[in-house]
Amino acid sequence: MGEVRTRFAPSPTGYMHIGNLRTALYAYLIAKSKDGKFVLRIEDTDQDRYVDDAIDVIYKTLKIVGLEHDEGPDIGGDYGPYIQSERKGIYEKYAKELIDKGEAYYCFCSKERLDDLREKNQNKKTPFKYDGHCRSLTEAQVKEKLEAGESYVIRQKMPQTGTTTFKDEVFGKITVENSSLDDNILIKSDGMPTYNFANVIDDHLMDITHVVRGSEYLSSTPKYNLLYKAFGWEIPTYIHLPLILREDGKKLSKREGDASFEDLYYQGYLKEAIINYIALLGWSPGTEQELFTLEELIENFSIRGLSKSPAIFDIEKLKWMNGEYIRKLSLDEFEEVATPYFKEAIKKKEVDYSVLSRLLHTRTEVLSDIPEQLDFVDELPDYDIDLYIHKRMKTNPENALIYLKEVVKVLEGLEAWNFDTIHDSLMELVKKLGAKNGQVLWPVRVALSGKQYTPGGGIELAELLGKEESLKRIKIGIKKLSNI
RNA sequence: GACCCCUUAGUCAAGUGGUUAAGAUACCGCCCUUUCACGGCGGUGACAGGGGUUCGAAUCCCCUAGGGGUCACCA
Repeated sequence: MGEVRTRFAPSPTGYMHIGNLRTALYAYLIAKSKDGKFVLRIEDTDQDRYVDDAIDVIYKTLKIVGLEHDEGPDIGGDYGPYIQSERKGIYEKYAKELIDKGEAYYCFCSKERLDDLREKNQNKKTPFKYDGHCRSLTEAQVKEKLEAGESYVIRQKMPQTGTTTFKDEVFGKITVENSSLDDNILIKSDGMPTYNFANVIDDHLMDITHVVRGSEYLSSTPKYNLLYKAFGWEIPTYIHLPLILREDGKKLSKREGDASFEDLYYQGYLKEAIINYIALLGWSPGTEQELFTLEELIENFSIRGLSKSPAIFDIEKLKWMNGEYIRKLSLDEFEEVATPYFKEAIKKKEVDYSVLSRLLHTRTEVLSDIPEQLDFVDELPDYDIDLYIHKRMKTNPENALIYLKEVVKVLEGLEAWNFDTIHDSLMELVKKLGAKNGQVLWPVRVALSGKQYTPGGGIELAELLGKEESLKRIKIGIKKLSNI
């Protein structure tokens, strides 16, 4: 067998949902795992749905995640053009060839007649199927209508008996009755091909060896197979992917507000985590490894690991995986990706971002939950003194008051203000008072943050807030506790 | 509705006739510990149901149920 060639063929709708991205990923992996080529083709034959900039979204997304194509509209290649609207003439030629072979025919039925037909079918509760009205037009009749300038489409002529069988690498052999197949439109009245036609022509012309797409195309694949056969072309290897469903078991959709790659990315999910997670939705390496770089995915990918049943997109697991990727970052790398969120969270105060990074590194699953964790920094929130009660720490408002007063004395005397000096002085105090660590440090933490949970404890927060602010907050705590 | 496909814990999943039915996540507990998180250890939890075939079935066959996909001059 020659070189493996796969393609990702999105239609430019301005939105790359997770299912699309995963299809691109698998197509890429299948090609790359066999040293093949990955082609990008834009399927823009629906002029009504054309969206400006949509193609850029596709380029951008593929670039961000590192699925670089070997051929495509932006970089060219030997099989161009790679935009279907620029290939219009090609489809026409092949459609005519099919007509000559008796595998397709002109249809002059008006939209009105078709709508009428559809309505009748609906009343009878039978599925719509073209009635073959124009199938038996004689050559002379066709010629006459053509010359009269009547608008037409070209339809595929389906066999009316027998069955069609095709083999899919994931789903196995699938057989359908030919009589259930509709005479699909190949060329629309505006001269553009439908997807049904264009994908077959282009996949063949571009030497695509493995057709990778979502399983929603499984039921129309017999028609494509018939097309290949009509042309006498070699049938590609079909690889239909199980769908990705959302939590309620429905298909992911933009209209329902389901997350796209972009949404996730801008919410603070790392691209590596997104790719890694979706790679595992519908595919298993067969080992216990779960964390994969793109390189490792290429090395480990095999069609055999693809599953047939749809997978539900579980944001919780993505979160966990994102946390794993964040923890794998160095402190510097973490600071770099987290800085925009630090800026968002802290406006008034000057704080050391490297200290923030140290505190938040293991406490961040998704970057966007950073601000909430830091909401006490700019301003001490108002809090209830019940926060000073902690059973396990053996603290209560009474002893907290005593300890905080001691803490103030110690901290006021500190010259250098850093983690070590604060730590050592407070620990010394703990020892002197004969208290437990928590008895002193819990009240400090509460006084500094006014919160039940914080990234880091009393010492870390004191370091973060600085001497002046820390003492100010502890004194506020003392005041609160004195008022009871 | 018709046709096609799918069905192992809440979720992702391993499993290809003989396993105590992996692992991950989520959840719960314990340890570590100045809260939380991280880390470590442990636990609850699954072969949709019913018939076959077989010495033996999560694995093969049939039926039922549930879910999904498709039925456009959209892709």
